[in-house]
Amino acid sequence: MSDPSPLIRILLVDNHIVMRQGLRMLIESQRDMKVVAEAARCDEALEATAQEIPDIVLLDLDLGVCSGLDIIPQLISDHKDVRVLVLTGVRDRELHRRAIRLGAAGIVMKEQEGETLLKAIRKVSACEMWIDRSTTAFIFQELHRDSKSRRLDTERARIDSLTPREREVVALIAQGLGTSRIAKELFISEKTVRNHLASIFDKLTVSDRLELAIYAVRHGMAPLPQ
Amino acid sequence: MSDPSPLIRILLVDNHIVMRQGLRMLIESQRDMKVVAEAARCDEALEATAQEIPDIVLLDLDLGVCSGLDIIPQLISDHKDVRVLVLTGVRDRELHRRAIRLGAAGIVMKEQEGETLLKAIRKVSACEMWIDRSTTAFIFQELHRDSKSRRLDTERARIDSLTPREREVVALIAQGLGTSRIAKELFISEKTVRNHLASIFDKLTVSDRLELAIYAVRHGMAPLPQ
DNA sequence: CATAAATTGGGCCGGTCGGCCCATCGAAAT
DNA sequence: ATTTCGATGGGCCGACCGGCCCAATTTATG
Repeated sequence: MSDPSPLIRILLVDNHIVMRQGLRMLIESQRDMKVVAEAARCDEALEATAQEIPDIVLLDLDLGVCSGLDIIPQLISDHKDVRVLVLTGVRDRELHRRAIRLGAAGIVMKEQEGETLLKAIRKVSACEMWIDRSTTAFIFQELHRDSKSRRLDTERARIDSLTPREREVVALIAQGLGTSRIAKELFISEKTVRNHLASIFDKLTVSDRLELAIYAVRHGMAPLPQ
Repeated sequence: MSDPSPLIRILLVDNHIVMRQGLRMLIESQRDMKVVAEAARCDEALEATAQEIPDIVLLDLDLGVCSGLDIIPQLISDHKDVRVLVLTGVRDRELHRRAIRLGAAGIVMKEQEGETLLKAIRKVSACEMWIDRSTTAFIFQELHRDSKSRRLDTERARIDSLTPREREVVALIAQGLGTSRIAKELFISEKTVRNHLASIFDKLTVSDRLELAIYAVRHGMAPLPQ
């Protein structure tokens, strides 16, 4: 009377009926999965998710009217245990990256064979990710680029104009330390710390230490807090 | 007279001499790589990087005194083309995740065989990432979880104790606004803003607005500055 | 209805901050 | 040898900040 492994409950979201039928055939041929609902549009998808609370939402990104991307945040924030597996025909890596950043648990290309999709579903339902190796690399590169290469020249010049000592002060400010703590940390007087700060404010055109801390994080001069 | 594929220039950073010797042997046995410098400590690493501008910094995280983590941001921000490959004996995934977020291009465990390290070096020098599959999944999960489930109960309770109005103030502080700006934004007097702040300081056990801003970012109460 | 909590604001005070001068010292560049 | 620049600090001042009182009003909440 007990289920050794309860069914993986799946919601299909795709605006092509034929596609949904094909997916349903494929999935229901497996003994550990079940399609609990189908949706063609975004609103239907949200409604069906709220009603059925599936384990996995198999989401097509191109739903004609709206993009599946748009509902990912709502899906995962409204239903903490629902995991979104993106199924798409579009090869656009930028799109994939955005899906992942929004909270998708995996990406499968439609051109891949059914067996791959089934594997992905099992992986994702086991709380793992399913992402193609090359896509993975791409996504990580993006994450870094944001904080590195692409930077406005004027800001770059400002940052470069800081002296080594000033950089140290910035780092400590970005950790939330006050003047006296910084003074002790650097073995100098509080006055000198504040002189350095004044110079930094001037060079970076910020008006106080709070703005400075934010500037520092924004420009990668300090590690992101946690 | 021309190099079809110029050597991959590598800086070794590890506080164990024996380890460095072993690595040097391994690397110099390859015809496409060269060790251009060695460093045992953080300052040496920064200095050597500035002098040699290697293609790859092979960085041990546990350098005894300081952590290799700390210099990753500086390495990659000071030298845009230098890529950091982390070599570590520590299996701590949280550590790996932080290394990646700080800008490392890959992670290799010391227990893995030399051949793996060589592969990783070539990958990374070709501007790709080298990250173990399971670590990849873990990192992505972390990126998502940050804004969702896991949070320390005590901190959670503190944050929950904030009133809606107080949250608004926190959000504006996290954007670097000063008292007067916030007052205008919320259509209240400066005094009231400071009263709210006093209450917030008390509830979150921070001592000033700078600490508050950092706390807010760290706990996902405000969008990361960017 | 009574009570509590949230929001708003005032006053006061000591401490800190930021802006603006200045001086000294050493190292590096010219 | 002189100059420049970084790092170190001092003094001064007005403004702002944070801690500590208090109170009026509105809004739940029981």
